[in-house]
Order: sequence, then C-alpha cells, then structure tokens
Amino acid sequence: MKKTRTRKEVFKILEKSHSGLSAQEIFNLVEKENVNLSTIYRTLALFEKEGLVRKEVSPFTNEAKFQLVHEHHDEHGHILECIKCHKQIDLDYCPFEDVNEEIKNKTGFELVDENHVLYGVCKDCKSSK
Amino acid sequence: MKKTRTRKEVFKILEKSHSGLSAQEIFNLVEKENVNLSTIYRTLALFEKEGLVRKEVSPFTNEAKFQLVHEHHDEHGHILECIKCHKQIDLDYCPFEDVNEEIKNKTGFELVDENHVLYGVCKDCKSSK
DNA sequence: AATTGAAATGCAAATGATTTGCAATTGTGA
DNA sequence: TCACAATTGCAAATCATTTGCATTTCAATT
Repeated sequence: MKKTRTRKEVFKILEKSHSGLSAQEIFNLVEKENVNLSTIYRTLALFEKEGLVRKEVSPFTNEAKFQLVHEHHDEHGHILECIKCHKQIDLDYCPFEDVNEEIKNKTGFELVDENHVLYGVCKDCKSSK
Repeated sequence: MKKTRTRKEVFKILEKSHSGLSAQEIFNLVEKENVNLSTIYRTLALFEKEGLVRKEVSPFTNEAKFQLVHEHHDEHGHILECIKCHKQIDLDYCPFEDVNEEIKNKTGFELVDENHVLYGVCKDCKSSK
C-alpha cells in the first residue's frame, strides 16, 4: 500500500477524531489542493479492506461514517449517538465482551466488528423533554 | 392513518418475515397490480415514524432493511447477519438487557432501538474457509 | 538523481437507493 | 352516496457512492 499524501492526511484526520466521520466531512478537513471526494472514498474503502477503519451507516441520515479500528480488540470502545441531538458520546470500553462469548457458544456465530454506534437518548435530551 | 391496500400488504409481509427486508424486496413481494416503489418507501417511513418498524442500514450493501418492532421490549430478539454469505440467523432473545442497564447507570444515556442486526461469520462460512 | 511501471488520482459521468412535486385516485366520516 | 383530505403513481430530482479512463505519482531500481 503506497503511502500517498491523501492517505496520510485521511489517516491523521481519523486519528484525531473520536467519533465517526463521513467521507464528506473528511473531505472538508483535508488540505484541499487538488483532492477529490472520490479519492477519499477509495481511501476509506482501502482502509476498510485493510481492517484499519470501521464503517457504520446511520439509519437516520443514510450516511456512512468511518472511524479507526483500534488494534486491541479487548480495548475497543463504542460510540453512543443521541437520536435527538445527534451528539456522540465516547464509551471507552466494550460492554459486549460477554455477549459475544455467549452468542458464539449458543449459535456458533462469531461476531466481528459488532455495531459500534449505539443509538439512544442522551441525558440532556432526556431531561429537556 | 388510513388503512390502504398497500399498507395492509406491506404490514403482512413484514409480519411474515423474521429478518429485515429492503424496500425493493418488499416491493417484489407485494401483489403488483399498480403498486409503486415510492409508495413502499412512503409506507415504510410512516411505519417507522409510528414506531411500527425499525430501519437498519447494512454497511455492506448500503441498503436499508426494515422489520417490525415487537411491542414488548423485553421479548425482542436480534438478527445475526453473516458478512460472507449474508444469510441471516434469528436470535430469539436480546442479549443486551444487562448492557443497557449498565450504560444507563454509567452515562445517563438510554439506549433505544439498539442496533438490531449484528454482523459476524456464521458457522458454515467459518468451517468452509 | 533519473528511469520506469504499477498503483493512485482527478474528473466527469454512471449508478443505485431514496425522495419529491404534482395531478389523479382512494379511503372514510358525514 | 358525497366531499375532501390523505394517499398514490409517475416521472423527475436528489444524494451518497462508485467507476472508466487518461494523467499523475510513488517507490523500487538503476
């Protein structure tokens, strides 16, 4: 995999972000001397194939969001997204470890990359209505 | 909400299916005397607004899948989808109950409609490779 | 440092899912 | 049955994403 300027930039942008970014959002953050949105898409697809990023499609916006996968499976966290304000909250651990184990035992089905973004209502939106 | 022919049909189709269906798939299952795909979409959007159906977008196909929400939260199940063969397996219970509770206590964030389709590798695909 | 071929990119056009405007049709309450 | 708002079909628009192809760039080798 060639280390091109765009790829390095996209990687840095993903590194800095704690929640998922859409291709368009990444495009907006890139130093825009001659960079094309389709290159961003191709870069993200490559990163995904290489296992560097995870892709999530929000059922609310129909838009894909990408975020870095962190090496150590047992250290990965999750993102909570509020369905009202769409703010995202970082959950710095995976509450599903046990669940994965349980499903594997019961069905032989091995979860990979289980959905990373969880939807719900955040504290603020809950209290304001 | 008017009970039109198409709405009744779509509802029946969803009732019969244990896994999510795309708008196109539903369209294909409907008695096709003069039914339009956009009506299917409008019907699904309505059902979703009414809380009758849940929408999931597969990150693999970028296609939205819809399925009935079953009343009793504590009885709902989940779907496992294999990322290789895309077959879906019904999991007839929710393994996340405890997790929801835990997250609520720690962050004040209340999960709703937590992601319903879980991705992984099924037994068959695992053994065949 | 220059050479070179494969990999990566820009651009514009294609695609595929989903949405929308509008005129015609249909369901339901009076 | 009537009337009218809600719903639908149709065709065109939209939006995210993908692709073909000619051009450019990376990095291995001279």
